Amino acid sequence: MNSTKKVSMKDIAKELNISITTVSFVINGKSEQKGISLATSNKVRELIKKRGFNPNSAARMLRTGKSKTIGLIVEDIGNYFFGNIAKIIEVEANKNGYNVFYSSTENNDNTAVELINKMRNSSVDGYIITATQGIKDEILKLKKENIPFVLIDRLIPDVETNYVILDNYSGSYDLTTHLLDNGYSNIGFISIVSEMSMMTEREKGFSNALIDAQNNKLHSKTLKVGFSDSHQEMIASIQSFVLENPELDAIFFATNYLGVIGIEALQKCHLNIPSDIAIVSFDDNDLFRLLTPSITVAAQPIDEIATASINLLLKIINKELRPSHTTGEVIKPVIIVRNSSPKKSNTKSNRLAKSSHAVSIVD
Amino acid sequence: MNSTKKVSMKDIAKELNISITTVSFVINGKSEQKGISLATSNKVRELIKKRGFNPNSAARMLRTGKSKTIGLIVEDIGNYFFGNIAKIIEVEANKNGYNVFYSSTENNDNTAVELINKMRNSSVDGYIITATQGIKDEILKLKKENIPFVLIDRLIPDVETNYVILDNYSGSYDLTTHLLDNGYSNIGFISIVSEMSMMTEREKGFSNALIDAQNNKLHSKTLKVGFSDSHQEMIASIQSFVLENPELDAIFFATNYLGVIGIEALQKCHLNIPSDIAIVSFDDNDLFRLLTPSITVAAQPIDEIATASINLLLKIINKELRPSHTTGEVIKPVIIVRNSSPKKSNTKSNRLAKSSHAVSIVD
DNA sequence: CTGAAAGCGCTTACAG
DNA sequence: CTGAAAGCGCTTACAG
Repeated sequence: MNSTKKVSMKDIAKELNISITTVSFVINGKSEQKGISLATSNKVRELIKKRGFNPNSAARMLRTGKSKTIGLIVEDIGNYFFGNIAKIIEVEANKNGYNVFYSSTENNDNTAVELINKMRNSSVDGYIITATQGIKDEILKLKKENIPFVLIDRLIPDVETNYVILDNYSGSYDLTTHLLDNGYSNIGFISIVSEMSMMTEREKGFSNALIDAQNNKLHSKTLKVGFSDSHQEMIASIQSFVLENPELDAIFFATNYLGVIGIEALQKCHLNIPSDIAIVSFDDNDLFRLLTPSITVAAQPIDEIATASINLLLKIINKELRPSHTTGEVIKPVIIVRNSSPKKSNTKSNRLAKSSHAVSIVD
Repeated sequence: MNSTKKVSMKDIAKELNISITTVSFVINGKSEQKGISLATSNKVRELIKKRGFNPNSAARMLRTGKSKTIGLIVEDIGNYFFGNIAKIIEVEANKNGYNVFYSSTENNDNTAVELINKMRNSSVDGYIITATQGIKDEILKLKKENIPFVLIDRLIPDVETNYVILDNYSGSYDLTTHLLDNGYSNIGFISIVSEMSMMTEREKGFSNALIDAQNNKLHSKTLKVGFSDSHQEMIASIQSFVLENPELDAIFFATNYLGVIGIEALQKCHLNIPSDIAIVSFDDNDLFRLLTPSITVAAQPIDEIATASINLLLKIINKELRPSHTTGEVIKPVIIVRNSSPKKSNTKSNRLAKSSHAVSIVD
């Protein structure tokens, strides 16, 4: 029933009365190097276009052992950050002749391990991986077998690999300092329970900024919700945390989605941002600039992270790096000050006033 | 340097002193059917496990022409809607033993055609495609060659295919009716220049709702921005449109991203939503519920769309559907009424009042 | 019950 | 400047 039979190199060669070898050389850009005449090259190129010929990648893969495919393993492709990372990686990969297989781990160890193995025997040439907490062994295996990969967004403790990550510490430090500079002194830090480097670094950045301020009027309080808690559970935890700590005048949300959930929680508490409580969030979101008020964030330069990771991987695949060496890139986040964290007025906190049934002071 | 040489079927056969054929039969679960003795089968299975043998998928693909891979072509994987569509499709595909290649067209015809061809010669077994306007020929080609594919989100005019789309007409009709029911009578319709069915259907739904209302006090005005206009250009167009038509008391944004951009434009005009102007948007966004005010939308049931499309494709690939027949599924959108389009008060429009320098009436 | 052999569509060392 | 031929690792029709 298929009227259009797939055209192969053989067909091209036969129609032009030349050998398959010549066709192959032209296709692979070796016509110069192999001394194919320009006339022949052009004839081949024309016919290829005319017939819509495309080399069969299975055959090529079988022959060369290379698939020209890279595997991208992210936490959640539906998420703003990872979705855009994926898009840029794909464009960059395509430019270099690579396709991209992607998959989401949903931060589940088993899924992550399965994905790595499944991709392995579709022979990907390399991986870009957002690690989950428990895949250390799998990563070690890749390393031992010299399979090219780069870790993004987060590291595995005590494992030396190629990686591209954000400078979580300094982003968090700077965001906290911004809050302190604007006069906030009772800051709630809301994060998730996690041993991953990204989260521990953010926490460290936060506390060190407080310590370095050397001001004993400064106080903070921390809440950590479970990663697998439901949306609703997280909202509830945040609500009670905020309500039970009326002295808080600002909150630092340690991730983008905690920020989103947190805003929802504050709305439910009928707390006004920023007059009742200021907020900042780590990691920007498409709409944070449009919220009322717009949200101050430490933004990840998605472009930079994506480009750096695919380029690094490509270098490893092409053996432009000494395999014994490991290279890491640390990208600086950008603090975007918006309206959720203005300079604090010197009057008494509205929230404490409200909670003691006093009339709130407007200045 | 790779101590671990890849083991092949040949190695297994040689070590066991049997033929490759037998090994292949065992691997593919045909030992019964082909009458391989249980003893032999077991020996083979054991050795496979012991040697960690994995069939080379390139060879298998070359031989069988099947890749157990499906190609997913979306408009923009970084977008909330498509990112989540992709995620669900992937999970569903994996359940059925398929991998997913994905790519973004950025709504560019050339990119779309290239992607289809590139995937074609990585021998995907089928496609799920978000069409761009000018790929009719390519789609016709797929159809003629009996290559399994399903169109999602939008159709190609005059081409009969398998598809899963949203009921854009009724979503738009209902959303408009909601506006009319709440007393709005001068509605701006902001869309993009496009011949795609999804957009024309939305426009038709909008106008028909107005017509069906049979109220000659109803007016509307339409703005269409160019798809490839920059973010900034779109904002500017929307701003002048709104400013030049002060009689508008509500705006219908025909897509999610127009809604986002539109909100930004209205903020820049210092117009208050909904007191100055009400808005509704087609297609929900992660944060629309958190904006002030939250935005009324016609939401696409992402889960349903994704599941329906992958299941349909799988059926086609497995030839469970008569190839001569074409099946389409139309998913109903859900109107989510939020705060951007409340019942309109009967007083004169605030905007007209403002623009004539009168004192605005508060009730 | 099992095997020898063809062939999928490429790439590349070798020969001229 | 160009070609004939081997071989990548499988699957499967055919033969016994």
